[in-house]
Amino acid sequence: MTITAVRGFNDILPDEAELWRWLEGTAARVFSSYGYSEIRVPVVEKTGLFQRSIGETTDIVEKEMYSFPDRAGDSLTLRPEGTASVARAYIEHKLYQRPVQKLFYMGPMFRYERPQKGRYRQFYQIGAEVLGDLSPLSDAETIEMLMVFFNSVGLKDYGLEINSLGCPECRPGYKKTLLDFLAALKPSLCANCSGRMEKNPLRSLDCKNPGCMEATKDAPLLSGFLCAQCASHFEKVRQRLAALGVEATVNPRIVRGLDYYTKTAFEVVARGLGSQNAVAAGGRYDGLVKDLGGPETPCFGFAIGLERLALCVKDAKFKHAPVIAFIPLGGPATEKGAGLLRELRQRGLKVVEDFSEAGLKGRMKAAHRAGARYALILGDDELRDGVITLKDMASGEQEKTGLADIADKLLLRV
RNA sequence: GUGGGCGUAGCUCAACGGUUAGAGCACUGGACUGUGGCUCCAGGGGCUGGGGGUUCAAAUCCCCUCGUCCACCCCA
Repeated sequence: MTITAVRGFNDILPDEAELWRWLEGTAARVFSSYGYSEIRVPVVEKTGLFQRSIGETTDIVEKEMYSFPDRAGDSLTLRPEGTASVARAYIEHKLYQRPVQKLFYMGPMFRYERPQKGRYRQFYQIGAEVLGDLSPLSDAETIEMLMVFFNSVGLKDYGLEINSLGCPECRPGYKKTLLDFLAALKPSLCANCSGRMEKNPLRSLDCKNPGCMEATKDAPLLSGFLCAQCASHFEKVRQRLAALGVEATVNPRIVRGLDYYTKTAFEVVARGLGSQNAVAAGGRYDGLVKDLGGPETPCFGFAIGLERLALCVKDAKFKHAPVIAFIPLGGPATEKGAGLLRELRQRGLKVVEDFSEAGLKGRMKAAHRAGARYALILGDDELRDGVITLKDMASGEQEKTGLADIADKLLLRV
């Protein structure tokens, strides 16, 4: 039996990898324009980091982490998300002594879940975090940046939903009220919800079990319990988003699966993804850095699911770089053409030469099969006249150009 | 982790339990040695995901397993 890849771990083949690279490059460019810098953090962390940040009783920590003892006996974990590592690095390198940090990262994350379309055990995220800014304008700007990114990669058919999860001031009171409300209905809740009622009653609000949906229809919502500060923060985020032209729907039932979120929480849901339809999500996490041993630091961030985004934007705005087939005929042309070939490549053009001894017909055929958009023919006639023939493979039109001008000419076209 | 659908050539799919498992596309070569695509001809490719069972006979029926997809769950 031949060896295959591990379940839930996929190869990204060249065609798709090129799209991914473009998505990542576009994200880096857009985020940079908002003042973000890249941070690269390790793929493995001490298990305790995730237990403390994501929350001991979350599904991720309870049953989805790839944890293992290393040779010294320490428990390590393949990161299931990026925020914890960024926060850890922020504290470890005392980045809080610098001005507000706006950081982005991209890379693989690992969760032991049942694979499904848009959900894999190794999956890729592009994330951004603002550390040290408490302003609601920061929330709005970060969300707007995400929308700008989505627009620039041509994402269509998606919706932005936001909510406020409150803070340690107001959430406990709400939690108690909700708990009392749910306790009376416990028999009609699904096993899952009644089981985690004590630990995390909020989760019942976005349970899709029909019984739970019916039971929680008239449940009290957090929005009515927000403290003055949270309410005003949420209001300002919404106003700013509106001013920035970002359409957001308030969904009072959004609940995040990670414990560290406070105040603003949001999700971007795309159509055409089936049930794994969140293409990005994030929110504010004002308590995390302190919980991890750093100074009190208000933060906001989000993560984008790269495979899901790639599924949605397939063939949207991305164009493969055109391939130019360089076809020198005969020894002298091959030798004389080498310098030109290098120059074209140095100027960023994607140029290939096949090294067969075939005649022009065969070489043209090879160029076509290689998907070339242009063919550059350098034969005896061209050599004699000091020109080169440029052929557009799609239209069939061709022209002769001086050797010195060909690079500029091609660059204008691609 | 639970329930269900589907696994046949590189891809998309055919084949009533019954000859040697086929087609289109793709690939390789030729018709065609200064011009590719179209057309025509030829060719390579398959332990029918893997293992076991039922049967005179299994791609087809049954069981197990692996993979994938859908829903639950979870989430990016």
